Amino acid sequence: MKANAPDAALARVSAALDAAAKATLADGEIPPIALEAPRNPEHGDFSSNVALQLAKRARRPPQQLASEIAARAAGDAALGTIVAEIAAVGGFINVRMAPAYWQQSVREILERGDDFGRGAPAGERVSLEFGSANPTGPLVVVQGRTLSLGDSIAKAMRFCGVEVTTEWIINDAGSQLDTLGRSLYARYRQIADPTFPFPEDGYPGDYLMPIARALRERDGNRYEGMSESQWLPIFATFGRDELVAGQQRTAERFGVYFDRWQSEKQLHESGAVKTGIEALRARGITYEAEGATWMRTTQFGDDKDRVIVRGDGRPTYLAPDIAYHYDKLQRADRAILILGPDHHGYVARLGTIAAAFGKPGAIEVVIAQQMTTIRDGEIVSLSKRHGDVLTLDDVIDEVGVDAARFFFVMMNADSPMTFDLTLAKAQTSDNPVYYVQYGHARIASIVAKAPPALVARARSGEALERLVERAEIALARRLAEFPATVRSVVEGRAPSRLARYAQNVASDFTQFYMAHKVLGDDEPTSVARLGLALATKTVLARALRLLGVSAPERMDRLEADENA
RNA sequence: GCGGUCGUAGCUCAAUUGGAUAGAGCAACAGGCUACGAACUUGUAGGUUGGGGGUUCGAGUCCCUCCGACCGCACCA
Repeated sequence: MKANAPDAALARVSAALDAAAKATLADGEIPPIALEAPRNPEHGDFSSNVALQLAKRARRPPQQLASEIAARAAGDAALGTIVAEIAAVGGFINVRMAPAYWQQSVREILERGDDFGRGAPAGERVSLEFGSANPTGPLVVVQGRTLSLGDSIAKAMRFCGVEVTTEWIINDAGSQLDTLGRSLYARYRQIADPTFPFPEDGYPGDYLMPIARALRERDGNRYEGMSESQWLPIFATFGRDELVAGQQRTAERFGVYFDRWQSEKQLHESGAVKTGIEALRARGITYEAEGATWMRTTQFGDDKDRVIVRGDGRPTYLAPDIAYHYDKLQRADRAILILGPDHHGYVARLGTIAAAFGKPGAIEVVIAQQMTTIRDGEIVSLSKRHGDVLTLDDVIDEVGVDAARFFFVMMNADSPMTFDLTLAKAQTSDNPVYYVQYGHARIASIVAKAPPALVARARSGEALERLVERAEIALARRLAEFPATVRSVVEGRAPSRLARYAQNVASDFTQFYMAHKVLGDDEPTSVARLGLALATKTVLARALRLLGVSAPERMDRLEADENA
């Protein structure tokens, strides 16, 4: 990674602590000095726990070690301008940076602008599959969650220099497509004859009606006399195409674009499934028994071997998965999948596929926990069986893309969440996303009000040495956390950290805004504060964009407030 | 029965991957608009991190064990 000025300064601090620790301990074996920002700001800007780690081996109390190391490091002349204080508290060594350090950090943001926090290309390729739904109906609320999580992770990864391919798998190879075809056919017949029976296991709900009408409009009533074997493939394919197109429209309306829409059926037809199975066979992890072809998944920890080709020659669902991931692992170093909670049993099998192809651990599964939707205090049934679906489009209509995406991403995948529709609908102003957007709009408003010449000087980083107030330093410090925050989002596959971070930035800006007037009487101070405001705007906009949320220049007043 | 994920304030969720006094937002209570946007803000109250044991300088985080919720355990997908 390219070193920048603040990083270099921090490296000097680490080096000083390292030297001090070596001087303090006779045998000189020192673990690498990790400086981390403590939760509690009273503990300084950065903190090291070396003394705690070394205490046992040195057979000395940690506090005593910490004091000694701190005293030595404090004497290091190289730190004079960047460090304000080094203190030893409870075994920790706390470092407080000088204002110049934070001023420099603001300067860096102004210089790099939109690229602040961006990582250099890391040469790592990742396949990220998420959102995938059966092509038998519209997207429902739950997919809103995986779409939000997956898309934000993908964006954050790209921002960090990872090469990401986002993928959507269309499960169109199984018997569910036949069910879809029969359901659609019934709807098609019902247009002419409302008493035509609907299949018992068909997909209820009226979403197939417009598709049936479209087909009738195109081809008329010519299927009415045909036998099922004749019309079924036509209806199944037509239904799938229409529904997948609709799913794609919804995803894109939600701000999510996939690089790849992979059909399972196509994997069969292209011969990829055969190739995948052959690749397994070549590695000796398949065998024939009871007329079927088995995969030796127990070799990699599964509790039983799995059939991949049935006795009658038809491949099981596992076959296209093998093929797909064989392909993925050739294109990417790592394949990540975000799946629903009903796919636990799947994790081990995917793991064995990776191991079978010689890349153990290369397939990673993130399970998004169950989501309960509540309306008016009652659980909304989301069963397609009952045709009682709450679609993602409904949600977008009700609460908007920004609010929905921010809401979904506030919670980590592994936490089961409750989605309260009534709350989302009735109290959208309480959604934290508006607080963050409001902060951004407020800065835009200030910038618009300032004379252009002043803005230009602020943008060039002039007079930043005027930033010394507590609220100013606190805000600058927060902004400096951004690169590390994005990295932790990627490493932890946890966009919630970015959502929370954006809230904290907005909050710190508000504190600053309340305490100090940006455009005041003293010109240099105004320039400096305007610079800080511009840097904040840059970071807020970037954070929001990574979350798939817009960063508006202005926001319309809420009706509720006007009535108050 | 076996296996997986989860359990944190009244509610919805965090917690820098093992760090210091577990934090936000809603809801509750008490204040604040003649400053660049009050969708704001200041403060109060709210906790045995499901229970118990263990590992160590240090545990919400790791291990064991109970309790509870959800989900898997097919030649279905």
